[in-house]
Amino acid sequence: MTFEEFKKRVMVTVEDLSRDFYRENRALFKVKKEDVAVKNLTSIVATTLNLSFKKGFDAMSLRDLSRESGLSMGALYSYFTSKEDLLGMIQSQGQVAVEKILREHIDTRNDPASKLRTAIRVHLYLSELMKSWFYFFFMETKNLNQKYRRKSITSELMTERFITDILKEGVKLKVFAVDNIQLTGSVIKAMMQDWYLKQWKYAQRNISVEEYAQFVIDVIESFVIDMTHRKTRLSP
Amino acid sequence: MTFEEFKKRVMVTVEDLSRDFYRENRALFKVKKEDVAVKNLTSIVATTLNLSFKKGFDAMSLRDLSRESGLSMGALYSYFTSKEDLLGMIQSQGQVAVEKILREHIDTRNDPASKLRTAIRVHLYLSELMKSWFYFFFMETKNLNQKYRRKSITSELMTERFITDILKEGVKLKVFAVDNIQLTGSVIKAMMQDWYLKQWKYAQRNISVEEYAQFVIDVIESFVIDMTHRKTRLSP
DNA sequence: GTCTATACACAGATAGAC
DNA sequence: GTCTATCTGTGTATAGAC
Repeated sequence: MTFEEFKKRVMVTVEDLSRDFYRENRALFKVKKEDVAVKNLTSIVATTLNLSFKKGFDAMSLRDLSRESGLSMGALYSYFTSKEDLLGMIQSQGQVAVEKILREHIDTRNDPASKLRTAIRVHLYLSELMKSWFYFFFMETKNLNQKYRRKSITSELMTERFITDILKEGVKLKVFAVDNIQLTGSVIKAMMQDWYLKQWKYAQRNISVEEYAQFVIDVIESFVIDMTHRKTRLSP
Repeated sequence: MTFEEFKKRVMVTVEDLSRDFYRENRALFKVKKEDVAVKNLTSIVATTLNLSFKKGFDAMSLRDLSRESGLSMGALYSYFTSKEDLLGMIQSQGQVAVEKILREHIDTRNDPASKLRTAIRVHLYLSELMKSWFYFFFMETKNLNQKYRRKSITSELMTERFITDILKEGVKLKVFAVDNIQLTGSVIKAMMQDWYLKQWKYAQRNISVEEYAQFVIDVIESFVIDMTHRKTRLSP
């Protein structure tokens, strides 16, 4: 699957996510007209992601947000109850979407090697589509209150789990030879994360997400594919 | 080389670095008595690294810093001229030290494969010794003024360079088979970075830095070692 | 060299008119 | 639902006594 195909299939603009979030949390919002609420919420979230990327969430004042989102200070507070609440909302909104999309794209039909390739590819494609969200999750949700920090850690481990489950299956079927599944999962995660943490580097070098995905897959396959077994199966 | 050996050899406490920095930048400081200055500077830097790790540099107020470092607000300003200046000083102080130590540990005598192993190991050991500094560089120097941001990017690329130079040599000598040296360098960097960005994870899982280093080396060697060539050399 | 006290700006948050 | 005006706390930074 190419990135363009993936992009057409999933469609995750900030507006899409905001609409979903609004519908599932109507009770939380003072503003009751859906079209108004979604429009403003979209602007708030998009602007926050944007400013947080440029200077960090802490350094973004609500006056900055007011100016750039086009809403007054007073109006902002119709959509959240505190600045920290805004952060929590974005993290929640984003991670729900990410988890949903990842689950939808789990490869269930194929062999472990294909599954692993798909998993790496989908994770990377999604992180490309939702760059600003992923960056936000990583940079801003560390220093939060316990509840939100938990969520963030859970999410990190869940992603790792997607990968290690495939590795386990592959080892069982003897197509992978991996001693330390957990560490293997960790470094795969690390490589995938680099894609959005070092956006500037890859952009500057004109490396596409497809190219990067293929490269990560090559590195990992050279490490996990059970060559011994291959030879064994081919020789007799 | 084990981590313990490395640790004994390099000795980089905050005090060591602060003393070096003070001696090389005497002119910048109002406080002229070395022992007083170094003592206080050490406390300021250590506390800043500490609080930045816990809640972020932005979220750390100078009142926090004053309380925890044991110096009054007024006294703090004998050691820097603004909060941003403090950040810049720590970044500068740290990166000078890192670069110096890395250069001292470049392996010049051996073959590329050994050099690569040494490079990975030394980088990881150093990042373990200077965890809070490395974390600080990554998290806090993104949103700075151009001058400091430049420095930070230069440093990232320099580290990558250490690695890719070795890879290049290995390819030339036909001990490595690597198509894309730059990307290989990137993912090695990514794996090394994960060690200090996800400290909580590795600590929780009781993984030592030696174990982690060996693992990264294994992953990379399985990818870069030229098996074809090995066979060719062994067969005739 | 270090302290306490204070200046001043700006942050987050809210009240109340429209 | 949204705006402007305003409250109150806290932030960085400095002045001046010791």
